[in-house]
Amino acid sequence: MEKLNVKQIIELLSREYGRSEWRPNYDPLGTLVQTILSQNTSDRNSHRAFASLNASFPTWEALLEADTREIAAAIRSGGLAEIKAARIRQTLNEVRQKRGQLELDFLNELPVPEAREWLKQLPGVGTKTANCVLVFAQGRPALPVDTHIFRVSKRVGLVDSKASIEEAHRILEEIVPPEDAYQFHVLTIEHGRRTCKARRPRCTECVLGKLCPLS
DNA sequence: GCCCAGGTGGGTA
DNA sequence: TACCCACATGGG
Repeated sequence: MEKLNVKQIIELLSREYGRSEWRPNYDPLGTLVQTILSQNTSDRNSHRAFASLNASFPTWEALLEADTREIAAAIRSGGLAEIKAARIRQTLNEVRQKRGQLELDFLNELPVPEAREWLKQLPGVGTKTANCVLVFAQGRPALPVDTHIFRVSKRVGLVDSKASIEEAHRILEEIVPPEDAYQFHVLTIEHGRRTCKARRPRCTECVLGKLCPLS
């Protein structure tokens, strides 16, 4: 079967779902907290938890004065509250200890690989979460591979079907042009959500058409 | 009531 | 290194 390349996939998917341009939010620390809340959690629940967290703690300093139980209570609706409360608290604490203040704007001065490794030293921050911060807050060419991207990338043959999630990160960052990282991320997740469901054996009504290996 | 949303880290072989 | 599992809530 003929394989799709990255440009073709982006073209087909953006024709179907439309392009959403990246908008800078210049808030890497807020993005980091939001991304920790989104780990293994639906968007609806994680957004609700983030709003509740902001309502309970107007500043990161205020959050650091609270204990983990109070933070967990604020993010209860997001699921995995005890785990995430500890991760958020420890992460903010480490940022303040390492940087002397609660901000991550300095990451913009580092090359992507170094910025990513710095973030991954924080508790609860893996490759996916680190890349989310870099691409969403700063527009850097980092490619977070979530469960949808992992699945779709294997199905369309961009990465080997036996690849690990870490290998998928490495391979996709190699083959997705830096300027397309954001589009590829957003569109592939949308596609994964709509069509290539985890337990659906065939990809129905797939916009990749005859080139989709599952259609 | 069950399935689905959907990363990280710790443990084991 | 590779795999397995705990973690918890809310919507359909």
